[in-house]
Amino acid sequence: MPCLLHGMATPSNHTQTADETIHGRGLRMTDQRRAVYDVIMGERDHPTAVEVFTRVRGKVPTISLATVYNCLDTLTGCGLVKTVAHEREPARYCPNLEEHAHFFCESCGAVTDLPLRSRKKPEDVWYFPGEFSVSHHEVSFSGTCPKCSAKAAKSNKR
Amino acid sequence: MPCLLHGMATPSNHTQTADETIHGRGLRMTDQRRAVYDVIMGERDHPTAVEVFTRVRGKVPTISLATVYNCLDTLTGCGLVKTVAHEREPARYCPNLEEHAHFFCESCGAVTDLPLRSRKKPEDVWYFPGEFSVSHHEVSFSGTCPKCSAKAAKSNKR
DNA sequence: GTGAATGCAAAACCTTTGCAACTGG
DNA sequence: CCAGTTGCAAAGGTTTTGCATTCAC
Repeated sequence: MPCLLHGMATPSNHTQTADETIHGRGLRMTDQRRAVYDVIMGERDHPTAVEVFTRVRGKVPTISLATVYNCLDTLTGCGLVKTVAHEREPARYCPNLEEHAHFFCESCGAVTDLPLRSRKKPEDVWYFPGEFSVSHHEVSFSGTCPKCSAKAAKSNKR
Repeated sequence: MPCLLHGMATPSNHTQTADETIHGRGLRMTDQRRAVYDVIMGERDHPTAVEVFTRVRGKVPTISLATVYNCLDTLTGCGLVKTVAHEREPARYCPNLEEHAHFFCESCGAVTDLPLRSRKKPEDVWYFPGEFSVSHHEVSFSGTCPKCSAKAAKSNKR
């Protein structure tokens, strides 16, 4: 079964399979690449390379960590997956190709996607002193997620 | 000459010297800490730890890289300096304590501070699905800076 | 068949740590 | 004086690289 793309890298490929995207770049679809892609599309919890490695080993026990890094590079290069950097932590990988920010819970470590509110643009919030041409932006928040906030409120009551 | 604080960590300390801030935490002001702080306050070009190390060696030739990391930790812990993380690059250090975002030029590597426009809030741009309590946020843009845009425009004309 | 991709090991890189020697208040 | 800080060297964790082998097309 081919892997369908969720989200959109570009308007034209929203029904393209990952196989087609890879082939479109003159690259090959290997078991390892498919397995890495499936893991990231599966839990969608922003795993690190090592976490992807651990999960992928279930399906492809011979895969090496170097190959996982290779596959992640290829998939991000093709626009199938996005890299998420936060502080000095290891890189995480995200299958959500829509415009979004990330929330990092300082208590449980969970990473949550925050979609863009309609008609809002990050560029409007900041003052650009000159002719900057913006190609990317990355926005991250940290604090306490709803689950951990609720937990804290409960234990404070007692 | 004591180092005056620029920007504000908290409203109350805007005329406090770095010495006073350090002493206020029960810590000592050493030659190394002062030199590291002066380097960061000097060029304000968001140097990495290794760049700070190289510059500081001019004043304190015996300083070690581990001590530079130590000093940077202490200074950020005291709120005198902020850490700037971008992708998988080494951490950079910033003496601007005002609320701001960063622009990373993909052509020349320069890092520019982008101040907040008045009456705008980053939290308004994103949709938070639940009761998130935000303690920090970090916003970074990348693309081409004015200097490099101008250079590119000039060479395109010919 | 052939160039691309894998797997392994080793290296590179940034950062932290352990500990004896030193020093600021 | 003496806890806090330094300097050195060694280790830690993440990511990359080189190269022989394997595999997708």
